[in-house]
Amino acid sequence: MVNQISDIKQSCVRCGEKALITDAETGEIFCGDCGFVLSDRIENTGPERRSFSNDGLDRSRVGAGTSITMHDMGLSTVINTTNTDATGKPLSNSMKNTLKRLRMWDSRSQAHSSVERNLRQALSEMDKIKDKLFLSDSVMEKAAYIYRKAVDKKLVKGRSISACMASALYAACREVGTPRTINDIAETTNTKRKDLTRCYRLLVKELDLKIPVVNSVQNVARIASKIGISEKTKRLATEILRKAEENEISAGKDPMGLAATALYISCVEMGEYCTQRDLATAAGVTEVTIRNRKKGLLEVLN
DNA sequence: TAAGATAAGAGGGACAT
DNA sequence: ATGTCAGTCTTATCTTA
Repeated sequence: MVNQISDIKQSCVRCGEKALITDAETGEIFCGDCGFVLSDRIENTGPERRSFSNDGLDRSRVGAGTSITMHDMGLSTVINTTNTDATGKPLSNSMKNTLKRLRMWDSRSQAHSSVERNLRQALSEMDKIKDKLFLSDSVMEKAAYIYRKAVDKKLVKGRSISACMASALYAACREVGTPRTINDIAETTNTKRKDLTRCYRLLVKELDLKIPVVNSVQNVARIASKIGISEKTKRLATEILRKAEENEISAGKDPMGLAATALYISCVEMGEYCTQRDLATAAGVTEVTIRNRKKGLLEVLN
């Protein structure tokens, strides 16, 4: 899941090394040398499925590939709209009428049942979010799978499509280990956090999803890269979190808050200048939360 | 200006009724 | 099904260094 990029044109902004690494699972590019996260965006590294060459190896012959992220799995068929026969001669009037009706039924059968309409809308909405949140294909596939299961179980009926879609997305992120918070998703999908969490809980319960506990260590890298914190300080923060987990004070706490606090403590320890406010905004929590966590963390450390 | 303290309020889980 | 409780996080405001 972690791949070295060999032919990357970029080098690390911080240390200049060319040892960039992609994590396809979390959708991040980071420096293998100093750990600096260059971007949590990942380009589509899969094979280009279109080809403009004229040799016999034209890959476009295979089409776009099937995917559950498309409402018809990418296997749509369309009846040509030109009213000519195979030799190019115009059709008779009665044949034109027959084809017109066929086209109508063809398109109805594909996307006009309520379930398909719902899927079509949700999946196209999901695709827009993908770009905004820089999500990887594996997250999208998983999200689409979860959403389909939700539709099958009739969980979407009576709830807003975007809220269900957003929670499927969030669940997929959690399953895959891509660090995105509920707030990230709520903002980009224009859903209220409240609706999203409610829907998410429902999905987890009804679909029996096994969601791993969030690892605060992952969040350290994310926050640190946002405000530019040194690798040494990051390591110390990770160490602090490990101790916190040993002492079981991390249970039930907001992992983002914990990560931010660990970073804050390390910054103070290492003499690196960083205010609580900076960290709080980067982590999406409040300064008060950082202070509250700090009490607990400091107790463990001494 | 940054950090600490305090209070009020929201939302949800656990548990009892 | 409904209510209560402890615990968490947020927002807002005030004080301290």
